[in-house]
Amino acid sequence: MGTMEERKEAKRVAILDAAREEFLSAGFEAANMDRIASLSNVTKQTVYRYFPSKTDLFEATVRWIGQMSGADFSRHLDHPDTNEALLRFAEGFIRWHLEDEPLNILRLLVAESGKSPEIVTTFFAAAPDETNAVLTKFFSERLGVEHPSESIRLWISMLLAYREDVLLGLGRPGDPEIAQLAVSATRLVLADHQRE
Amino acid sequence: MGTMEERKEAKRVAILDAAREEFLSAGFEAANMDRIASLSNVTKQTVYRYFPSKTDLFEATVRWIGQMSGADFSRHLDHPDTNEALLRFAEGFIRWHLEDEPLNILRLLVAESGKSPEIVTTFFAAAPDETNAVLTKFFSERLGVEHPSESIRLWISMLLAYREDVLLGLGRPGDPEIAQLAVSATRLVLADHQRE
DNA sequence: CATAAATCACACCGGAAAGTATGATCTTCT
DNA sequence: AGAAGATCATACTTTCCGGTGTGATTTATG
Repeated sequence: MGTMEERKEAKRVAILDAAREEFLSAGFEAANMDRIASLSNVTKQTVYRYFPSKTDLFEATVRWIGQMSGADFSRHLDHPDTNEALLRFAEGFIRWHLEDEPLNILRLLVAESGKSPEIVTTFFAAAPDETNAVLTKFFSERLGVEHPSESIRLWISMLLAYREDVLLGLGRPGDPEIAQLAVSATRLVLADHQRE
Repeated sequence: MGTMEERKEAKRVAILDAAREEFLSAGFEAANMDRIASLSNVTKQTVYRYFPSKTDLFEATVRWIGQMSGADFSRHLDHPDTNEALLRFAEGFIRWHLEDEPLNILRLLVAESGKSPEIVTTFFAAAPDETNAVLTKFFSERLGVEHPSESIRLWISMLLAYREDVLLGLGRPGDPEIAQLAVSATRLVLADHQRE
């Protein structure tokens, strides 16, 4: 059955998982402690033994989500052909950012950042962002860009062109649109760099 | 003092304005009907005489916000010099989208689109978007782009590069960053068009 | 087995806020 | 002036939900 400490940790994780589910789908206000309890197969009492208040649970959950939400499309950059590497990264990046999980996280952060700005920093402090470092390295070493941060920023912005539409439920791009966007955005950035 | 119909309309507007204030700053869930009533100098009873429920009031308010939220930086496109026209439009566009009002509207729409997707369409149905038409015209007539929608999409995406940071409270760009962004984004799009 | 801690099941408290009821007061139209 | 309707002031009802209390039951450990 496992030792006591293991069981306690498992219960803690169960609660955090249920809370993640609830908070992501309902937002902080509308999230329901009774539902979180029943989702995690635990009594409300027990929830409150682990987390003293809804706010505390929320804060811990955001940190938890931050730790879980790793995605590495960085591996695509290992491709020997530079252009192909960028293209594959671009497509992976676009697709991942249009999935439900990251969209719901963004929705939650946007909704709550107004009243409690610190949760955003809480989240990003827990979320390991090596993507930026990898990108910077690629742009400066394999492309020879001196100050790559601007190019990267513009590129990334273009790659997220469809995200707001999806976030607002106005429609999803299909595979062709995604591929096309990856190509166009990458072309613009590369052309700009090779210009002078 | 005005006729009856005028007074009723004025009261309706007062309520909608108060509701706009409240919903934009608190979100739907946390918005308080008593506060809306007192903000509009009207009794809760009267609020309910005009709008049968909180949900109804919310829906009407979103439509109302949609009608009010016009911004025309399109005039910048009248400048005789093509490049200058694009640059001025770009800066105006960036600045406007970083103001509180549009950011709060976006926050509200993002937060509620999850549970009630129809409010997004409600909003955009009421919001007159001539900007896109003007841009399309400019890109095809003065720049000679055949299928301008893709160029426009990429350009706009780049111009909104800082918006998410501001929306999440992670920091605002200063004047130099904004000017720089306008220049870079415009340069990339123009270069891509003149390429072939 | 015995003890102590954790958990359960379930009822309960208190506050906040949506929505309603009532009777008084004001405004408009005839 | 007087009737009709709108608005006010205020109190009330109801429901939901965060958080707590109690006593029974399980589980780890000496």
